[in-house]
Amino acid sequence: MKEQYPFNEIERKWQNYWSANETFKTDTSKSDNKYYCLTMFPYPSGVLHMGHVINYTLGDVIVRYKQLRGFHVLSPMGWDSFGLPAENAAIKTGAHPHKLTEKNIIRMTEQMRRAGWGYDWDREVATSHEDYYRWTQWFFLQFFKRKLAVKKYAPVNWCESCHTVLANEQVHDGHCERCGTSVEQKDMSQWFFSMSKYAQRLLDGHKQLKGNWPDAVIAMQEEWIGRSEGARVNFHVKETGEELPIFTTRPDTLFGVTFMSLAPEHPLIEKLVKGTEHEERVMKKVKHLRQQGTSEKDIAEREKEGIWTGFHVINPVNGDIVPLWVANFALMSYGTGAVMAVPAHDQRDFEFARKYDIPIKIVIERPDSPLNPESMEEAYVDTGTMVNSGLFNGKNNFNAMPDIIRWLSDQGHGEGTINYRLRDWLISRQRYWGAPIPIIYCDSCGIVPVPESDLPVRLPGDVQFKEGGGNPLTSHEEFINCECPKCGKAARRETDTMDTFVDSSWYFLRYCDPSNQNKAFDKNIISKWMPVDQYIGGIEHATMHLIYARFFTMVLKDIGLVTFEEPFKHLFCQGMVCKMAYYCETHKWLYENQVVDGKMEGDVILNGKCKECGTPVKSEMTKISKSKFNVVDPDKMFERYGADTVRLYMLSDAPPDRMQVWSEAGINGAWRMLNRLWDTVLSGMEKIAPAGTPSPDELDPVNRALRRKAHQCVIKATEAIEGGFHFNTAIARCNELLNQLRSDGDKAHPAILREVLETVVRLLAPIVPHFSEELWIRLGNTGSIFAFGWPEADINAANEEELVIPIQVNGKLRGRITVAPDTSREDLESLALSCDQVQKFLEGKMVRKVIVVPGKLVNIAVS
RNA sequence: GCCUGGGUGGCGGAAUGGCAGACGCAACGGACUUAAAAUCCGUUAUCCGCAAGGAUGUGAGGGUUCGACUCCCUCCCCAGGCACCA
Repeated sequence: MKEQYPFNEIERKWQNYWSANETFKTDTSKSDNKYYCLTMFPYPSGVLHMGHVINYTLGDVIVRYKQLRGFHVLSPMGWDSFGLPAENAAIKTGAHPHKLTEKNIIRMTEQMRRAGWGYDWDREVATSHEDYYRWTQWFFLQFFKRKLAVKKYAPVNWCESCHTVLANEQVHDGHCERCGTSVEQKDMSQWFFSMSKYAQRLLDGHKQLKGNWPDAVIAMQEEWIGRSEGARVNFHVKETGEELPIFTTRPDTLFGVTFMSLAPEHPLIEKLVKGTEHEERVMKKVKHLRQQGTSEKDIAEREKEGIWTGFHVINPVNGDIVPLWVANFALMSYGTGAVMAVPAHDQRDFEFARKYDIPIKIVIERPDSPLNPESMEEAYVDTGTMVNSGLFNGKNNFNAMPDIIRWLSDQGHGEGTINYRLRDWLISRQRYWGAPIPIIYCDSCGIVPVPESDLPVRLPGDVQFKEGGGNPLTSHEEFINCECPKCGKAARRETDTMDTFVDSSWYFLRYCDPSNQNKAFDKNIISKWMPVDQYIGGIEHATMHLIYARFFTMVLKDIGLVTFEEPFKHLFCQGMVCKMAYYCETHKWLYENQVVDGKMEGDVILNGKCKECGTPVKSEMTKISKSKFNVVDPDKMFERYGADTVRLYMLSDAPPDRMQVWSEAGINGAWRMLNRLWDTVLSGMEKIAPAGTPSPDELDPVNRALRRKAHQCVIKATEAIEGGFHFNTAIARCNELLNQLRSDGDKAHPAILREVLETVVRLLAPIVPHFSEELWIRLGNTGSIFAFGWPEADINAANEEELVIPIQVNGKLRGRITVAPDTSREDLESLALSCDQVQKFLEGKMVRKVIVVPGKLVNIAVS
């Protein structure tokens, strides 16, 4: 029996070595050739999942690769340790969130060590620690000072039974994730960061991110920011004279307005109808419209619905008097909450007009066949000639747009404007386990910021968590009661804490200067080490964390705390880890242990059918999740195969930005590769030349070919890594080299044997570091393999001695010729034409053209 | 509906204008073994053929080119994101 390589012993040994030698400790006072590699820090849930494994493996491989390339690498790790799960667990078990969090951090640190990921642990930060959140609070005060942190009324998702607001992610189909209660919209006074002011800058910043960030992330952010150009036009209520501005992207259709729609939440509605004959009728309907669900499903299936307010508006461009409606498709959160309606040229308005029998007026004429308001079945939204539009008649609507906007503003009816969908960032949370917002409310002085010298505002430890889930700070008298910093009178402290995305909007800065007691960070260190050279994380953060962190950094730049405004130079998003899951109609998702990998056979599945009920079992390749019973426990994998095998498998099958498919058979392949290499080195040891022996100049063809392959392998593997972290093809090149060595092994020259094996081991070192360190030593070298740098290819050794040139006739492969690499164009042509295999395809044909691509191929065009 | 990816053997994928299917998995055959596992060697896109060889083949259809998985146009399907955004 072949011996398996002793991964347990080896991995422990080298982890201790790296730790003892401070391999990943970074001196930030030196910044020449710096490389800051950052992976998104985790929430300390207590266990690593496969998503962490792919994320941090990728980061670690890049860190080690860059170290080998001679960079001075910063590789920190920390904890996004405030958040709901710990608080929810506290409510259930009574344990304090702090204790629970610290326990989880210890457990996960141990798991990370076991995976072989190298971090500078001296830089560890945890957002729930006082020495971190005091600076989160300090930043809040800086925002407040510049009116970028403001308190205002806003509708929020409120769960009555939990007595708290919920983040959007916690609302599923309009119901509270935890208790199932229907979530209501409630106006509450909340703290916001004025992010919408930065909408254009966030968009502009994309210019320097293009090509360095995944296109998908930039596209998602652009969509999220949602810039649209148009005009703001002032309508007036005919009966009251009140001004009613609207936003439109189609000022060219202004002359076709036949009604106006208000969002059901629009404050004007109540104001207008109050005390009139319309009040009861309108408000009843409005109440109904306001209660309509906001889930995606509700919106998609909802029919257009509304009611006439009893009032009219005057169209400023032509004096038309049109009815003012309330419509369920108008949104209070976008534009002004009021929409001009042009049924002839907008599909939503068209459907609404048809339903309520509102007139349709054509103002853009279709080029080929004229439109008929009575018979048209959908709105005409394309380009055409303007009609019924006063002085713009006869013009092309799209071309006339700038003129129309100019005219509107000359006439005082409105102006050109840009609207963004991006909203201000609601940072208030009615939760305990977060950074307290450093604000005091005084009856005489109003809203007063906590003086910077009083920071941090500490979370009290002695809190009682309520069954209902409410914020225990609201009943903690000692916390709430304080003195007003301005007048000294009794005052009350803000009990809301900050959204945890605030904590994670600056952690990458703190890593550069983690133990600074006087400042959040030293500007000099930051200006040398930031921006992050490579950021790695999941794409699910595209419109949350990655926008927040960019916004935060822009504000810090405006304040003068940093010198750049884009924090992450390059972004890489790894694919999610998927695994086959099995499903039967009656028994739902089937537990994975009952399934033999890939075969749908086992305790509950037989011949593709459920053993219990005989129903055919369906399978689905899907994201690893507990609910589908297809989870993989990283700890078990480390135990069975060792960290290196898991690391190798994660990178060997697909490029890391694609979905990763987990299969037991696949990891076995990685395991075999390492064992094969281990065996090749150990069994060849008595033959291998001593360390440091150079390869001789005079070699037989087999050894020249081996050496050539080794040097080509270095070139190709390096290209694969540099060109987008394609470790899968780099690994494939190593396999090819290893395969060639194993088939020619007995003929290998002792020095070539060493050169080839060392090449493979060195190329694999970032991916399987423990394994490579060990083999490097066993090969007779001294010191860490990472001290020897990345292998360099010898171009002369890599060059082919002869080339096999394919010969095509009319683009079809018909033969091959073997030639010297420097064979001339003319020689290639005549060799190709006289080649035996090709001759029969040329018989009776006329050669029209011969295309010669030196070093590549010859194509003969005949007819 | 819009935006972003993607569609290549039984499977993961490779090749971004020049030999399609590298590398790996699975499968099959063989060696070793009392046997199994492990390991090692070999075969493996499809079709025709004993073979030599030939034909077909990268979601579908068209185009550009000496030559297209690759570039252009039209369409279909899958994944993710956004979505009554005026």
